Amino acid sequence: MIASRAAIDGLVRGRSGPPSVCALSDCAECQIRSVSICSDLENDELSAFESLGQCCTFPTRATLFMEGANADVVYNVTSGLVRLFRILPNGRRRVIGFALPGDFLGLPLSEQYGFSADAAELTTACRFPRRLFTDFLYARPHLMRRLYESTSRAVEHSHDQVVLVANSGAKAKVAAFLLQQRLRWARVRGMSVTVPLPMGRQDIGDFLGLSISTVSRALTSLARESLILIVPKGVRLLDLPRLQLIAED
Amino acid sequence: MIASRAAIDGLVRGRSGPPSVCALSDCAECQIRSVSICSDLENDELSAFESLGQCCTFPTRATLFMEGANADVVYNVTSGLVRLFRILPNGRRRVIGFALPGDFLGLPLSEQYGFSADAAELTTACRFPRRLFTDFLYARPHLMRRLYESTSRAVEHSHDQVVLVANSGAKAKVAAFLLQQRLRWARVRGMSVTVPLPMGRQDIGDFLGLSISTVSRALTSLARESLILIVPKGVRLLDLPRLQLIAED
DNA sequence: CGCTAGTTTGATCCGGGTCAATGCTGGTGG
DNA sequence: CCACCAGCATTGACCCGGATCAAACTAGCG
Repeated sequence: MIASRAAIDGLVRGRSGPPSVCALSDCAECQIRSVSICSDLENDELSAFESLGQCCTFPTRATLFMEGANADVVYNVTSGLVRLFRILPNGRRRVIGFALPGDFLGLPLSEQYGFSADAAELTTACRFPRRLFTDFLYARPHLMRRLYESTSRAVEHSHDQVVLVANSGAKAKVAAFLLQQRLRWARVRGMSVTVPLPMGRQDIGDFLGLSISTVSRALTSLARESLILIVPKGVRLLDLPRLQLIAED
Repeated sequence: MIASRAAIDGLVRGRSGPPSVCALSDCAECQIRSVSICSDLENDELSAFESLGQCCTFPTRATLFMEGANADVVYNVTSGLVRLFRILPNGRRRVIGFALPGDFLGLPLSEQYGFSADAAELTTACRFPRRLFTDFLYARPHLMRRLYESTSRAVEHSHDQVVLVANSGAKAKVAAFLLQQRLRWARVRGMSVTVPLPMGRQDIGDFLGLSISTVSRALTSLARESLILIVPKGVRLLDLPRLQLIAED
């Protein structure tokens, strides 16, 4: 296999030391629990579950797992942002999606990871040995069902992204992306017109199938028309209806 | 909502009369059972399961279900080909994927369908009332697990398609599409260099995010280089390694 | 203050969309 | 049995959007 520029970059820069790990505690206090799979745990189950996992902190660019590697752990993101991506044979990177706090990471039944994941900013996540996690799950059908729901949502997200990526214009893609992100963050931070964009422009480009310059141009274009306001690490949506129209082009 | 040309076409032409329905029988003889979710049914379960469903035959362009409609049935495709698509607000059609024999259709936990589905050619499928189906499932964890696997596969297919659609060149997309289809049909008909393409060029275009003319050009281009041979309703792959190279561009 | 990583902007070029004409095939009826 | 037609596929001519390359700009940060 050819070690491409992008892949090497990823590896080298990803080597930000191991994540710091500590025992999982205070699930009961967890801010994100209400939107995550753990919300379906009974109180007595919660402590058993707690003992299975660890809390990990990942600095920016630290790798959670790599595509093709043995899938021995699964994650539940609690804060920050995780990039999901694949490195194509030609060395290009394709961002499959972004995992937000509350999102579950890793398909418990696959033996290998189907994509890579790394932290786009300082990120914390609960880590579980996959085997323990699935055993715990199988014994509790209501959890199985919850996980299934989460996977179903993943399918729908993928469909959304397919529609996004194949969308006609660059401005349409970017507008649709902003609106989509707004809805996704609403689950975590509540509905707001200020959309966090912790990832870089390059990530957005790789996600939308656009070059970095085109993403930038589209954003400034939207800003010039007063549809959005570009703020550090985010965007404020000033005119939702017109953005919607542009996104639906 | 604006009734676009494409949407009207779809609706009008979809009105090919109701599908013919008959009782489900002879699941034990079913050719496709080995690659479908039913393969995990015990013999005594099989007959109970059989009584839940009906066998439906859909002529070309007949609708299985429409996006947004109440999801009261799920399907298991047994022969033919089903197009999965969404109609965008601007009236364009986006093909999300194709369901082959053995594929399961409809997320049992969603109350509404997230996309539309119609027959790309004469198609048969087992139809189950969603409620009965899920009840049956919940009582049998091993089936739940099987369904989960099938959904996981759907996620991976979606990822593949995202990569496909965002791929650089038109020839690369088409080549990758052909190779992908080959692998998917292998589950049904066994490995072969002859890939069935029962869908029309327009469908392929809407799937890959290409115009119909570009699809045609890419195919003839590949054919001129003797990488493929275009046959009625399909393609014969003559040079897999070089196709792979082109696909990985 | 200068260094670096990230972002914005500009100039140029080419792939693929669009529109329109032509070709092919299978079905129907005289 | 052939003429005709409708639906789909192919091919051609033209043009525009976005990729690419390169340069200028900005923001952290030692």
